[in-house]
Amino acid sequence: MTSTIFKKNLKTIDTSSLVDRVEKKLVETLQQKKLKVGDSIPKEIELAETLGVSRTVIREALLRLRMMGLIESKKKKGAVITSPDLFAILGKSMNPHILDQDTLKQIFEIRLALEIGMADFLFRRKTQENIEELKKIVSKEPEITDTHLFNISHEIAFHGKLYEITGNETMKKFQKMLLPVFDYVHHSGLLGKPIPFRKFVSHNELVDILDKGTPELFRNAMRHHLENHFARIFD
Amino acid sequence: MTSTIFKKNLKTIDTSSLVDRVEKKLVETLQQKKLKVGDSIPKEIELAETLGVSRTVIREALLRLRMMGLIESKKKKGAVITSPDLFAILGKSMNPHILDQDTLKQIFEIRLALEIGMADFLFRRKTQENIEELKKIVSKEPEITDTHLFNISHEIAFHGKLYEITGNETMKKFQKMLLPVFDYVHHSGLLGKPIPFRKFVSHNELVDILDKGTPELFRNAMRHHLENHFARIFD
DNA sequence: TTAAGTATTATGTATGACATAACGAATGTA
DNA sequence: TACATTCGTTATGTCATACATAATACTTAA
Repeated sequence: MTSTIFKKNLKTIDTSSLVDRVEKKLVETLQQKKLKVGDSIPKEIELAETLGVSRTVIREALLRLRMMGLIESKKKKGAVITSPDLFAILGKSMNPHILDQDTLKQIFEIRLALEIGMADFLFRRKTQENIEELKKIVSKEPEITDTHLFNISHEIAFHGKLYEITGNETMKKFQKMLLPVFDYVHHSGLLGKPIPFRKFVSHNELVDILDKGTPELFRNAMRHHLENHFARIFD
Repeated sequence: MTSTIFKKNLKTIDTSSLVDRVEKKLVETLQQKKLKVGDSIPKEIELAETLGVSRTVIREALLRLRMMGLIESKKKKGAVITSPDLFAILGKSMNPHILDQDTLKQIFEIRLALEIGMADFLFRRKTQENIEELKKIVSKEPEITDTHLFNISHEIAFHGKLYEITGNETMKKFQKMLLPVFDYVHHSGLLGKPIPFRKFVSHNELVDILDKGTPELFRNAMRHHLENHFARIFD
């Protein structure tokens, strides 16, 4: 009984490093002061003096904020607040070569889920202009005579445009970040089965449905359009 | 003409900092040597000597790797390779208070898209055991008499379980990370309209469909289940 | 008035020192 | 012998100081 309480007390000791604490303090302070983008923060030396730690520690903490996209440091000018670009940060770690295979596969799957699930946003935010652009992209679609190399850049153009139409910048950035991973997984031998080339729902049909159909129809159509990928995932 | 070439050449000058280069070098080396998780990397001083830079630079570079989740440093033991946890990094930046409103809304939307799009994975990987657990969660569902406080923890339990069933760890982590943002957006005045409380498709019905239905049916059901949220987004 | 050059300043890099925690070897005790 | 304690070694964590570099502000010369 006493032992349990004791252990609980032990757990409360601060095992975090100095840099950890400084980082936390800085973030808290920044959001407390409601600093706007572009505002500059004190110089490293001043921070060091204020917080009573060495410049080294301050620098490491600032480096973390910088990696989080919270600030940007310029020589002479000091550091300024920036709006954190979530996926720019994530992008740095999104290197296919340093991720393990499971994670890579799972990222592959996430993209599929997103493109099926985005239907409502597409329908809500589409414009006639968007539709026209999509049609233009489709019209440039290369022949699929060369079965062993389905045109990746065309795929990107089409699906990228869809993300754009959602009007969701974050989603668009997410897609941009997923691209290299997707490409890697698609072409590496990571997914056991070979790439099938049956044509299910075409880009053309997708645009038609987006133009005149409903979100329900579009989701199902997209699901079938992506059948090649699903088939590879589900052995 | 010459001017263009000149500019292009100018662009190629290496504006990256020393730390940038060291970081890149380290990552490349790590993936070249095909190091497994748990393998340890040379000591800071050795790295410094090998690369001909100061320990300061090495430390900053290592700090970045650590933030990417590529390595973990222990005193005495040195640094060891770890499998990068993508969303642990992102999680640190996923603080509702430091993200701008547009981004927050967009993250809210991404969650909706994901849950609708995940249907196929649910159906492919569900087990009878999963279904039972879902039913158990639903059975504990609180009454909705209190219209002004729909039970958030129950929501999390149910939807979290769904993510779990997808068998996609990355997606699950993603959800976990989105939770605070979702909660924040939901309760803050960020979305103009008030929270509606019409009951559309219930959790109970969702489980039923997952048990006996099809992915198509589930997607539509989920779409209706989330109608309250969609209604708030689409003014 | 404009352009070139100079001074200033805050971050970037280097170096050396000490603190601290983890591990293992050596020592002491039952 | 087996176990617990002590202590030294080692690699990261923190500190302090100095200098390099690049961007800005200021000054000077044409």
